[in-house]
Amino acid sequence: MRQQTLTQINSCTTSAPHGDVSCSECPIRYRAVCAHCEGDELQRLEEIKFYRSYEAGQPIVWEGDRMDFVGSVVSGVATLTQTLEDGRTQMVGLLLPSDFLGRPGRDRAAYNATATTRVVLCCFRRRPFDDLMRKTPHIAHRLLEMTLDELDAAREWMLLLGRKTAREKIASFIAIIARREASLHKRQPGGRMELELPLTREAMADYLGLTLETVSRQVSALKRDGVIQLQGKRGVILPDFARLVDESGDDSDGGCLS
Amino acid sequence: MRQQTLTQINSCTTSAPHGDVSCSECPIRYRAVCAHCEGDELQRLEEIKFYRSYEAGQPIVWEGDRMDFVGSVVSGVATLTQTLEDGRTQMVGLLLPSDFLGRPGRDRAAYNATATTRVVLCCFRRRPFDDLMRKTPHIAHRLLEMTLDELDAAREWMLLLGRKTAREKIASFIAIIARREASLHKRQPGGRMELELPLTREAMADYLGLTLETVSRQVSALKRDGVIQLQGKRGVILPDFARLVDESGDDSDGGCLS
DNA sequence: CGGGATATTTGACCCAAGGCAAAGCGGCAG
DNA sequence: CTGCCGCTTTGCCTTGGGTCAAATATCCCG
Repeated sequence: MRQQTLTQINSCTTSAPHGDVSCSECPIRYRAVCAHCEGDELQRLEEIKFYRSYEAGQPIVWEGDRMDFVGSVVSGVATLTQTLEDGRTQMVGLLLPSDFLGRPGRDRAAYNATATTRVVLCCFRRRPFDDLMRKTPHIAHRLLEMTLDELDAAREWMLLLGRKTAREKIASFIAIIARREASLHKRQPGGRMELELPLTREAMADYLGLTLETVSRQVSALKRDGVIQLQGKRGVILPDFARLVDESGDDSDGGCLS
Repeated sequence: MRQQTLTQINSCTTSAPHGDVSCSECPIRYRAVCAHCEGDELQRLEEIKFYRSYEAGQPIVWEGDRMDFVGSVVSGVATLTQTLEDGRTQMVGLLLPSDFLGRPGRDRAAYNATATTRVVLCCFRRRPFDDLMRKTPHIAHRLLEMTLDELDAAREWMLLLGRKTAREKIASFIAIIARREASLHKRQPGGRMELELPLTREAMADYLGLTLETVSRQVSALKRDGVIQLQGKRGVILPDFARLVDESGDDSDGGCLS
């Protein structure tokens, strides 16, 4: 590897332009912000892209930090959190592969972003990306779609935070993860399923507006009642997905990811 | 008024194209989805716009209804709410003048929208608007900006719902209303202020994820402690805005509206 | 395989917010 | 002026979830 292709910055690994993976091979090619781009447009993006990776548990940016790039999660899971000055923490975003990090036109991070598993980001320097976006309606259009979807998800999340019981919150969270698992394998959720929780109990608590003790108690309660089975700390088996959805408080299916 | 210029539909009043107000006179001209449009673009929007108005308390659309238009709030206040099938209700959007209602490309309402005061909407039929948006980057761009702002607001709201105490929620809500009042008059919030709450206690409860009794109790507590004074049911006097912000749990200023 | 750090579970107790019920308080129609 | 209706306040009691503390699991690494 040449001298400049790899640099340690802020305990993350950065690869140079034209590094690693061609866009045409990219696992998030048709779901990320680049989804609608073809030919020339894609070429332009490819020219300015670079990869960064972060180890599990590492911060990506802190609220208020200057942020000179935006990017897409290629693999892994990252979280966005906000805190009150006395330390109370609320997760406000869960970034999965293809999700977008950073806001075009804003040069400071509004939230803490943390890698909860090993994360690979496909990054673009902010200025070139902003310019490109202004000239490329396909990018702006895809970003609008994605932002509207995120807003819908945020509103579903607000209903959970404001009105669901602890048990319903846990059931809803597991159902969300199960739906994603299914959509990743291009299947409908249902029947028996197995999955891995991508978050610690504490992170789940921050997601759900609970304490980690309450999360643990309600997970145990769902296990005791036969709604879920556990395999180690993170593994969950659902004997019957529909049973879990019944516990989530949502009507029918709780809004599919379309 | 000619025969077709006024129709009663679903207990709302609809005016024909070219009705009422010219865009150049419009109070939300530079804040709404049309903000970046000039000349030709504005002309196109003007050609397809029409106004609808709703009385206080009236529904605008119900979740799941077909929605053949999108539009901007010209005056008044509307809310978006979601409900669990047992009736628990959470507000997920508070639409103020210049805010946008409806999602381009989606023909069914995802939420209940209700007018909480008399509301005037500047509407566009969905299809022509979608077409126009595809051809007019200025509209798509403005809508992206607005959606990103809404997402930020939703995330602030999630922090409130998940982690703030009832007292902090009430203080935060009043602070939000106070900041808006100030920004409407192009002033900085601070010192002594007077304002009107645009919501009933029940709607405040739905906004904050509380019961109406708890809202009432905490409003009374803030009054007892001298943080606020009341004038009738809706009127509030803040002897010192900073004192209210102290009670809201936010650090410094809780994110200004930029 | 053993040791130690970290994550998780569980128990005992408490309190903030919810539920229920009964008064107040306006505002408006007659 | 009066009576009614809808909104709001307040009291009393209950309870879901938080807090504090201790006991397990689990995992990683040598």
